[in-house]
Amino acid sequence: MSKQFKLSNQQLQMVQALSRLGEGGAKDVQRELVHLDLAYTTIATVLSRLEKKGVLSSTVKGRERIYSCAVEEQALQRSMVSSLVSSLFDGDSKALMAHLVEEGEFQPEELDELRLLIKRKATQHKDG
Amino acid sequence: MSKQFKLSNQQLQMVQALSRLGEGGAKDVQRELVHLDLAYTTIATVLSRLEKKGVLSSTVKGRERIYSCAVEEQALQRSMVSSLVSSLFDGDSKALMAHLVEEGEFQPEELDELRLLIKRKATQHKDG
DNA sequence: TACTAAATTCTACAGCTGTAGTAATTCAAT
DNA sequence: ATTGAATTACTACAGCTGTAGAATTTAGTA
Repeated sequence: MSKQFKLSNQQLQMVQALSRLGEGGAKDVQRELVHLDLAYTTIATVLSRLEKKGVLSSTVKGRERIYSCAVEEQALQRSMVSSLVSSLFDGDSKALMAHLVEEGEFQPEELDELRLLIKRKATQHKDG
Repeated sequence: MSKQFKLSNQQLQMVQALSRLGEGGAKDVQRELVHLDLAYTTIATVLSRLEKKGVLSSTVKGRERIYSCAVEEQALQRSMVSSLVSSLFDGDSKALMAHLVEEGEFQPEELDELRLLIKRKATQHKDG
């Protein structure tokens, strides 16, 4: 299986910020995450740690180090969701789905949307 | 909102072990989690930390400290799932559902089950 | 070329986690 | 009452995280 990522909330925010930006330096990330009110150096530290982890990659451009995601957000989501499923629901994705249906506080229309989504997926299965 | 729990995998395993057991001492938990091959004292340490966090509670019975869950597994799941949803899917549970449908590798029959589940939930909505 | 402003890297520290050894307590049996 | 076995509590330590100040590098400019 591919690498398992376990990122804290904070770290995830940065990765996602970069994902939105495409790429950027610590300054850019800081601007993107003003609401977190973190010191520039805090951002820089976290970014460099994330690079060490292999989640980000970087190149130096002029005096600035430009980071970008080394893994797709999809992969990150897969990895983190699957890790939650395995630890919290004993590996049973269906149990998580059930949990969400029960606890997700969905509106009836949303439930309909979901049903449609699944139906479409099922059809896709049949087709190939 | 109620307390947010963030438990590591290991910690979660212990809580779940206790949840299965109903209650028990470190020895019992160790027996329940033999596959982890942890020292007795490791278990004891983690249990006491979990108690400090409020996830477990304990009473002394004879020479043994008996732990039990202070929060229901449901609540734990709610808390951890919602934390994942908020950090990884920007608070959108539906996005997680969609992700699962796409990536959950469900069999067609399972998809049908899920559809039924949702349908039932929707009905429930209308009724009450 | 020397200075300055920007950005990075280094260093730091406290709190949490994983892990467990050692010391202290205590129940039970002699 | 003393000892032994079981169990807990104390202590420890390394690695990760959140956070950021201090030192250093560097590009641009006067």
